[in-house]
Amino acid sequence: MNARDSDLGYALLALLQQAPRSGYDLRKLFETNPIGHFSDSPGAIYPALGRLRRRGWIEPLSGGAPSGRRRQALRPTALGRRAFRAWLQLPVEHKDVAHGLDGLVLRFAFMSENLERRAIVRFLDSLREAVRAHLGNLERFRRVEAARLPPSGRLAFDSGVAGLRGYLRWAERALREIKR
Amino acid sequence: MNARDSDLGYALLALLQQAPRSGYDLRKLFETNPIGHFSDSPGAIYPALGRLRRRGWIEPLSGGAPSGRRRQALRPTALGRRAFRAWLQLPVEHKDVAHGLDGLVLRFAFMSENLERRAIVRFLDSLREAVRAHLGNLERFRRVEAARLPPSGRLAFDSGVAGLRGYLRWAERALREIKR
DNA sequence: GTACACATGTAACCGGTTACATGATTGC
DNA sequence: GCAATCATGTAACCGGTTACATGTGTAC
Repeated sequence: MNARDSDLGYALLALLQQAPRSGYDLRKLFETNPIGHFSDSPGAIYPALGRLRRRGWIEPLSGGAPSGRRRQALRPTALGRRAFRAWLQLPVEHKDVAHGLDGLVLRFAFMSENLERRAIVRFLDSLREAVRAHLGNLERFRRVEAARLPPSGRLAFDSGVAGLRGYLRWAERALREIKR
Repeated sequence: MNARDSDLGYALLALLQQAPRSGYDLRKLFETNPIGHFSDSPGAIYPALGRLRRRGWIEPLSGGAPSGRRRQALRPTALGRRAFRAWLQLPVEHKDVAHGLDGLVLRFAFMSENLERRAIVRFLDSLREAVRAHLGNLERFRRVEAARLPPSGRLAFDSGVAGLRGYLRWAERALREIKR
């Protein structure tokens, strides 16, 4: 078994850490909230919960095999809480930035409940540096290649650059807000 | 077989439409360019090219089965060019916006070479409307739920909102530039 | 003649999507 | 008793990831 679970797995783990919930509760959360990053389909959520259980990261709130299909609230185990904190503290890597910052923002979303301020500041600092470095790459590339791109290709490229600049501003704002 | 291929498939098709290239050429393109949206691994590219060939969307430039593993340049067929244009002209749907605009931006990137100006303007208009609608959802949600979110959760949510606002500004800029 | 870059592929695995199945509870 | 909804799951499929396999051309 892989040491690391999917983003969906960690998102579920995080939500179970906020309060015990059933698989159905989790589905409804994804269904009603407009962020839409994760699917609310049972075919995604129940297999993910199965993985977490097999890893020993979550357990049913009240033990004993349930008969039939009754609702069963789940909560993280001590092992699960450790695994979750370890995930939050993973270093920021270049590929996390290159393929879209969604995974990093997801991790950040749960930090204030689970990490001390210093660790969050460290995270945002290294995120900022990684974004700056990638922006440098993109701008170098643009100087060399922009002339070769068709108009809409260039505009599409610029939307990526603008998005990254937006994340930079956001990280700075988040830093100010966290430090308060 | 599905009527629609993956984003990777259409990206390859688009690049072959610009000029005949081999699978290796395509890999190198993905390897050197910093956008990093697609993998340069042979395990992604060659199966995707196989799909395109089985669909009859691409063909080897010079017919005749190649002996061994010699380089083989590919080009789109008439059917492939039609499929590509159809993909470019797919309507903008809400889910394309909710799950991240990457797919839409990819389509836009190839429009100026393949669509007339009116169609591009129509695309950007409907993209703008879809983003506005989704922003409305997010802002409604935020008014109701923001108080319940932990500080970093609220900040993460705001990064999504800021990103969408950025896309709105970008679409407006792109419209001005396309109309010129 | 051998090392290395060129070039194309395949196999095992993994997780999400879609669609379907099925049992339990509630309201009437 | 019966419909609707609550609640949990499974099976087939699909495409990307990782790692490996293998043949070809060139430089030395």
